[in-house]
Amino acid sequence: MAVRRSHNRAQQLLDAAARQFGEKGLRACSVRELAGAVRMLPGSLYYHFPNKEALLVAVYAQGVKRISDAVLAAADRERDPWRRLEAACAAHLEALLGEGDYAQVVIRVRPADAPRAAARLTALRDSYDALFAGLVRALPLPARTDRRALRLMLLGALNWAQTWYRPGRNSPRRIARQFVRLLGERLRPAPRASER
Amino acid sequence: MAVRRSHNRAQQLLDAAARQFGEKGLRACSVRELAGAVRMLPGSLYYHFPNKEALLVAVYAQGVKRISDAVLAAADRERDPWRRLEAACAAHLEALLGEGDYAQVVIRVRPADAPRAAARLTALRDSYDALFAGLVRALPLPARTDRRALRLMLLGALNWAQTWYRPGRNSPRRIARQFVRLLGERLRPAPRASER
DNA sequence: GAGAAAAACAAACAGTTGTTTGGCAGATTA
DNA sequence: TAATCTGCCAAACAACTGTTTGTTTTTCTC
Repeated sequence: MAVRRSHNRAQQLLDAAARQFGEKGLRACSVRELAGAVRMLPGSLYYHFPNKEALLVAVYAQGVKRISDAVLAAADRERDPWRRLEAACAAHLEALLGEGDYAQVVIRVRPADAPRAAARLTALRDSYDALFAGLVRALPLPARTDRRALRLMLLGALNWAQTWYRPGRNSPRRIARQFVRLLGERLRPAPRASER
Repeated sequence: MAVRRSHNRAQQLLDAAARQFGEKGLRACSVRELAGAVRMLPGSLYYHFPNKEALLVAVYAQGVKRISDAVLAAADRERDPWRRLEAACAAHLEALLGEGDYAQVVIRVRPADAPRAAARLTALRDSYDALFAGLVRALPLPARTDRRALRLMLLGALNWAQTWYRPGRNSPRRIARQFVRLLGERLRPAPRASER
């Protein structure tokens, strides 16, 4: 539908920006590097985006969308709440620890790094958090359990993996499994025979 | 003992750098801002440190020392392994979520942000990690438990708190307690009467 | 109080930063 | 084919970056 006139390199620019922002952070990426990665001159970037922060916001928004879609799709392949959560975590980690994924930017770049866009970035993050809050809400837990703490703990542990993870050893899938198990060992009710 | 010539502004410089690096990260702090915070001209900084990265390394090293000392001291006030871990986590969080603490820099600044000093920073981080590894090693756990995963999960969850924590609501102490409990619910053996 | 050493200033360096401007080739439309 | 619009180039902008230099001020030692 959309009028795809000639060749528009905005998408390539977004991809390159996602990769670089995700790897090095906002401030470590110069406009020259961002544009140069798609063989464009720095000034040309401003035809597609009004400024550097706007480019970040675009990447960020796509990042939230992509990881949300992946997580939702993964969760919806399961029925048991605990397995839904585990599947979601695995999808989260896979997006986070892969290469050149938009989702990395959402975790890596802090809203405060882009002052003029901070509010929008925070809103985007929150919308993603809400998704996990839903998954946690569905867990059958002892009444006293603080679900907010559980969510913050799990998500924090996952996000921090960006810091120490090196590909090869443990797969994102396995890490997600381990983490959820560590949390759910007691809290999780004994699995029913029908689900084994 | 040490020859305290005049008033030592190197220390003030370190303090200011710790605060700024911790709040904004390495790249967001210019040498002018760092020096200006102690009413010094940018060039004067180079009398005390050969370059910006060396200043970071100095802050980083002090950060690791301070948080290590705090964590060790806290842990040594307890005897039960689980309570030692919880106390350590509380101390870790208090250093991390306070204001103007050197420890924040250690968590906030990634070694890769300072390429020429990356190796030294990583080594410093690792030495701190080893401390927690020791605490986890002392836990009485089911044989199959992956202690490395447990450590990475707990430490990641704690470190990520820097992202979402806002003072006032929950105290660092309470957060640490919640997180350790979430982990230990099943794994922790029933507390003996003598420790109640 | 003289001499030496320590600490800071003042001014510049070359390079990089994000951004703006005017123009130009090629595709699209009439 | 003429007119228009899209996408990008080329070149510059002022502001800022980390760092170096020579000189001056402050402090300590004798």
